[in-house]
Amino acid sequence: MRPKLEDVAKRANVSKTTVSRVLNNRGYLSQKTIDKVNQAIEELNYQPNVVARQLYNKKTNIIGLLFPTVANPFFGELVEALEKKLYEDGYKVLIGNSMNNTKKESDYLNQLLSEQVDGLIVGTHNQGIQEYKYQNLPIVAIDRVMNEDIPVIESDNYQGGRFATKELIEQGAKNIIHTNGPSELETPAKRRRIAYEETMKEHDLIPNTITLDFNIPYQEKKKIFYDLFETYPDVDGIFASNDMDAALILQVAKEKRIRVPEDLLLVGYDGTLMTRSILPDLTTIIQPIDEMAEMAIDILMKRINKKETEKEYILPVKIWRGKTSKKDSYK
Amino acid sequence: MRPKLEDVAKRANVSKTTVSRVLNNRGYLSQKTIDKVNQAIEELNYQPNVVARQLYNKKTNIIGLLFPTVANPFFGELVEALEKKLYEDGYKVLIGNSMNNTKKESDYLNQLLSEQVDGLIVGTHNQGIQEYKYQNLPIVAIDRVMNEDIPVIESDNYQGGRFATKELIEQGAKNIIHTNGPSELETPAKRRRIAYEETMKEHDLIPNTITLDFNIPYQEKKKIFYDLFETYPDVDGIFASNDMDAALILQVAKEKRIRVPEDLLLVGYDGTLMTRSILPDLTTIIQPIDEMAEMAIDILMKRINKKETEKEYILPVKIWRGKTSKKDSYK
DNA sequence: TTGTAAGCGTTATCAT
DNA sequence: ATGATAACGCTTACAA
Repeated sequence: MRPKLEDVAKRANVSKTTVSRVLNNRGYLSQKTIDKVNQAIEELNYQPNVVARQLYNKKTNIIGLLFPTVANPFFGELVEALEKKLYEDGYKVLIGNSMNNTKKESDYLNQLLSEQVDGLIVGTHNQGIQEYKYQNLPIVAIDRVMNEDIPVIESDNYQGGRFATKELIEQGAKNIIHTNGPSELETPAKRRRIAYEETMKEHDLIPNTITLDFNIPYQEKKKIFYDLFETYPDVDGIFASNDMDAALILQVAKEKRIRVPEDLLLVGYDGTLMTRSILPDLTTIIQPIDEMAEMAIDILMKRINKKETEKEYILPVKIWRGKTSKKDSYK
Repeated sequence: MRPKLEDVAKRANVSKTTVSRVLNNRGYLSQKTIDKVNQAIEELNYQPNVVARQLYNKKTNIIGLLFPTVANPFFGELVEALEKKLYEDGYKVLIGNSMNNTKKESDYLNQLLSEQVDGLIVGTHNQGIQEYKYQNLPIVAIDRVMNEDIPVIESDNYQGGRFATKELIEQGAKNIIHTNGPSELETPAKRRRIAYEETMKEHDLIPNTITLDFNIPYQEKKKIFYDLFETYPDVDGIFASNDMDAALILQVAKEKRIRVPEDLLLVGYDGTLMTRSILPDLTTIIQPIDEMAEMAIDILMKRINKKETEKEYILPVKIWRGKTSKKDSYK
């Protein structure tokens, strides 16, 4: 049996109150008592029961993170950054991955996470759960519009879309295709599409956005890109919605003997450390993951402390110029 | 204020006990009471307080996961798999990333995770924490020898090392270098090195293992690989300790105009879905991430239920043959 | 400076 | 079939 406060108290010949005081450095205590108690704690190898404290304090010091999957490097790096900063603030992290699974998402939101965490950071994609019964739980969203009351942290998707499209146009592409997520979804990432389409029109080019569902299996997606080159043989530029897709396109192009960047210019999106180090040649838009994490926590803390917050926080993106967007890179 | 059991009881004109019974489907209840209580629950939008339950039951239904970083795809995919299966078993997941930070690791182990979780799955690399005060907490380790009492789940590192080395030798490499982690560390991954060295000797080749610390920053590591090619200009094969390193070597080779696979054969390690889809040409050893996750949870549950377990569970690996190990792939 | 007792929100035992 | 009460392990008013 694990020792409890009472065991320590008995051993040190004091009351539970006194032990609690020593533990929490509260009130007046004689040095003698402090030593006595500490010794008993030592001897019994006592550790306070966190759950009992949580119950009394009505605070768990846990933040819930709800994201599609940490297996994707963007979310992996984001979660990593969030966990790191939260740890520094004295919080632990309870994590749920809800990819492919609407039931799981609502499960986490409504049942599991609520009332077990002091706050929630959400970045899931699924539809159909607009009306969370989130009660009084402080929530912030990352790159996801959930609700009027929930602040959104996002990178500048519009700017990112412009950067990407302009890069392709400036390097000489004309028949540029853009892949994007399902258009019904209420997500800031849709602004990339708007930026793309506006930029195309400004240059008298015809936008062509292709909608791809998340969660399409690898092989199926590969087939889609194969077909894409059949359907649009003239395509000479692609602005992919993320780096994984871009990598796949790169692969398909290779297999089809389409040369990049000579015949096809390519720009990805996300720019994680991971893809930048594995695929440094891929031009991509870098989302400021660390800053987004920091901001999300900042705003969440404000919410927890009942302070005022804005509805939306937009952080600047950067472009990473690799070789997939430079026609003259091998000249 | 959030409603509690008592509020529901009052509203339904019953006792707390009865409400609790309805909630947990226990004992005899008249349908009338059940309906009455459920209605009150509905009306108040009541949700049980998880922490109070945890205190009473002495069970949190949370499993702690302690890994270096989910930003690395291997751990990202592993954590993803663990979370998925644990969720199916009714557990949530508390996660700690301890990369670069021994203090954080021991913090998580000793303070945060103990008594707040029902069990722990550990896969951290740091040294110096052999003597965890893990009390009675059920623990299993993944790819890490922690202690006599703690079962280890691992993939067949020896076999993996043999696969990789043999592949390089069979394809004609003679001066093969192997990179590995710090040799002081007590980790099953060291068996890759042993397998490599034994296999080399069996073929009358001279093994050359280069030790690399984890946590070396990207640029520095790149420099190390640059220097490696200067120091060993004759190298014609590399067995890298992981795919990230392999990708970096690929990059350095490209910059130095060393052709892969013509001048240099390369085999990585880990074979995550991520790297296999981004870099399908890289030959690598696939660790069975899903099976490892499943086994780890299996064994952990046995520990939680005080059942007997073995000390070590070794799962088979596979080789993924890309183009970086095939001299004739472009013939 | 230290101790007593009530309370955090549940569940289970033992009555009735 | 339902209810009163103690218990889970801790913290803090309030008392001494």
